[in-house]
Amino acid sequence: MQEMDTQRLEQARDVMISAIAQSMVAYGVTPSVGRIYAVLYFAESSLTLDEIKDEVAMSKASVSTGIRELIDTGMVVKVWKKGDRKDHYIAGKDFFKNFLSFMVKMLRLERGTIHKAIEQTEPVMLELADHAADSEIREQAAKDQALISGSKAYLRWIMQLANAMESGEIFEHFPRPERDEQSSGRESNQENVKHEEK
Amino acid sequence: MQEMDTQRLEQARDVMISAIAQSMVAYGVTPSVGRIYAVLYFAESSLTLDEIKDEVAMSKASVSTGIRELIDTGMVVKVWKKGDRKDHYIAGKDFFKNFLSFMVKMLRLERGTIHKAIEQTEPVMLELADHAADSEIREQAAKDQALISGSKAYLRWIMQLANAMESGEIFEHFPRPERDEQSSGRESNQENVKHEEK
DNA sequence: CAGTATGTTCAAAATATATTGAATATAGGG
DNA sequence: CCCTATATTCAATATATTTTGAACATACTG
Repeated sequence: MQEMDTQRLEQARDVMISAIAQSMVAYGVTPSVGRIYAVLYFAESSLTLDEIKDEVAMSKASVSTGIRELIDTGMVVKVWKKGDRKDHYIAGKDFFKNFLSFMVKMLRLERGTIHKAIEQTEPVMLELADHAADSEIREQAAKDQALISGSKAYLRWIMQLANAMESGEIFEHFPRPERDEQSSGRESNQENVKHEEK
Repeated sequence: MQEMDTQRLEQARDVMISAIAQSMVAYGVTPSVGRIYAVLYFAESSLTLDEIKDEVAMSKASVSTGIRELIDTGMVVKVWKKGDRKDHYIAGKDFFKNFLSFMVKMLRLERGTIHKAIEQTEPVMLELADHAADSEIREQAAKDQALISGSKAYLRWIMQLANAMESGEIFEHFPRPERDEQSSGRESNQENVKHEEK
């Protein structure tokens, strides 16, 4: 009856693989790339391009670019196996790290985009607010300037957050739960969901 | 020379509008929807569908669905102007709120997806780890179970974060900067960027 | 309650994105 | 150094998403 156990194991794994892949699309990767990561995540050991290709049933080209994307974001590393000409890959298993580095990158990008625009815009607004000939324009510029000023506070805040996420300070405020604190399994504990039903 | 001032004002506004729209794509909206929001953000007062349509140069259909999307996520509200048959819309101006509610939704969704998979998977893994006939399978199941267990800690953590974001507790740890603490403008202050050049 | 202004839906068209097979590059082993 | 196994690039294709015009629905207003 091992056959059946093997199948049950694989099926269970596939459920987790799909869920992880699906979650990852919120982090900006395509479902296919998510599946590549998830397959590596549950792999016994390092996998080669061809092995991954078989697992996810995609072309080698897609797996190659997908892997590169995962390496670029630090979620996968290439390892060198002596005696094998093929490259091997393993998934970084630390979800915390993946999450935090995604957030940091995203927040910094946002900050950069808006900050650059503010640098360009604010001097104009300030000048128009003071010196425009038409009072209507002075008023509008002052109003816009107030909005810009407000958004600067937001930018400072997300940078605070990004820095705390990068440095690990975030864990001082939100400690990593002990590995499997309560409930090593069965009963569907509510785990602080606090869903406000709409 | 007002003509020129008007133009300068509009151009500056457009720079900000583009930047905000661009930032918003990280939050899962299309650039067009982002522009709709950004136009409303800088509007003097409430705008009608047709006014927005003119500003963003899109079909009424697209603006209609775009607006609905923004209303659904709470970023825009519909207001009723007496004496006008058209609907009017205004943008919620609080970037903090927008950010936090996006994060909460995203984190809860991720949690839901993975949690559901774990509920389905973990009992199988635990059972196979203990009782599978083949020792190889027992070993693999135990390994998978360890991974699942680890991911549960991650889920608990992101729920902690989501709850703190929803309740506002997050601001106890990361206070909202005072409105325009330092530098009401000019000099490009570094604002805690801490970019690690790669 | 008819006529018109407004908003929404939906199928088709336009656009953008992801995937692939084939051609090309790279590097290891004999 | 050549031959072969492997990985990557890229133009073509397939797929998914967004946008739109036109038909439809809704609801004021006279």
